Amino acid sequence: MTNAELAILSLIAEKDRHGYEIESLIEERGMREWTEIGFSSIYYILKKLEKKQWIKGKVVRQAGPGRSRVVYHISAAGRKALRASTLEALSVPHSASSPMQLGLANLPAVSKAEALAALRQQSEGLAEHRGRIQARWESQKNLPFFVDAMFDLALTKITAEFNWLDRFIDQLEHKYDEN
Amino acid sequence: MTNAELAILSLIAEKDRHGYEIESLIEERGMREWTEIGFSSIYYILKKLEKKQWIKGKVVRQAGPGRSRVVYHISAAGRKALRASTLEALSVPHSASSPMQLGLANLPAVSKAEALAALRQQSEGLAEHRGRIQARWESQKNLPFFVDAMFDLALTKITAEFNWLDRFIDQLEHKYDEN
DNA sequence: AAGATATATTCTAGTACTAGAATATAAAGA
DNA sequence: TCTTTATATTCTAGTACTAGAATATATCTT
Repeated sequence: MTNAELAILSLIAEKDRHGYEIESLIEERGMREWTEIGFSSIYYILKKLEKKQWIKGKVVRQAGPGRSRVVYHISAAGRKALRASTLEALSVPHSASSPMQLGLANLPAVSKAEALAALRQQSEGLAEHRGRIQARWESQKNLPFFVDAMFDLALTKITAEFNWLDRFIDQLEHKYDEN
Repeated sequence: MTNAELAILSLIAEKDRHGYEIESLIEERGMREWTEIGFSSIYYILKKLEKKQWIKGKVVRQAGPGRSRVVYHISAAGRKALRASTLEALSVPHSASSPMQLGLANLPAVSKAEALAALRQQSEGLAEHRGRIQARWESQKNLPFFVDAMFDLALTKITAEFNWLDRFIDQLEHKYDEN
């Protein structure tokens, strides 16, 4: 199962949901901070999950304007897949390197001044991202411990990267032997 | 430009190269530690780069057995794209979350014992990965400072994750209120 | 009754790979 | 000469999205 599939399946495991609801939920919970599921992908993924028989859709009419919804319910097989996929996600390391590392590998392609400007932008962006995560964490109270853990891990990682970067920028500034 | 394209373009920027050579180089330099370019993708990406006119292929015969090679040379436009893409990689933050974070979000789907076993596996895998990177770093001498930086950043990030994880495993062990 | 609005889903035409098998070609060995 | 080996590239048939436009349908407004 891919990350996107797992993310959506887990939302349906909480309770029955339809596509549009999932989109709003992803937005509302700020899940785009961790995943990158586009709006247009949600229905595509729902169809994939249904084809695998992990969820089952049912057309439902409700009060108010608008067309009918397709509400999805997780199956027993779906729960089993969710368990298996969660264990895999927890156990298999997958530290992908960031594009920044690739940029570092190509540092000679740009001038020192350009590199410094770019890295300072990176640093600011990182700080902003950290701020957004922090704010979202603080705006919610009494979260289950594993949700706290997620936030804490995210902040730990981003802080490590931020601190490293600021040290590197400093070093680079004091180098006089580059182009 | 995608990461895979940038990685391959940068190898051709160093010097003219052909597909098979790029594959061996990626293997030899342990680049699979940072990127995930499959063998079958290299020729595909070379074709894409050539279509964009960033590189130009030339059929070359050489002494010894085997068929002719297509040796690629970077163009002026290619160098320009490499510069631009490097600056982007350096300046745009892109801290994607690991699958482990998604697993954490779904912790209730598995039992405490299962979660602990999975997380211990993650921890071991992380340690191994760190060991591989460390070994590769130490096996090379007098690297340019920016390559040292890459290694250092990689180790910093993986160490932060590893330390966080060990703390979390400890905490989880002492919880008695879960299933 | 006709059009506007809100809600929700589908369609079209892509991009970016990717596994694995097949193929091509030159030289060396039997 | 015929097969094997080494070297290098191409082909087939996928998977996994994704942007953005189009469409569908129920209710509300005028």
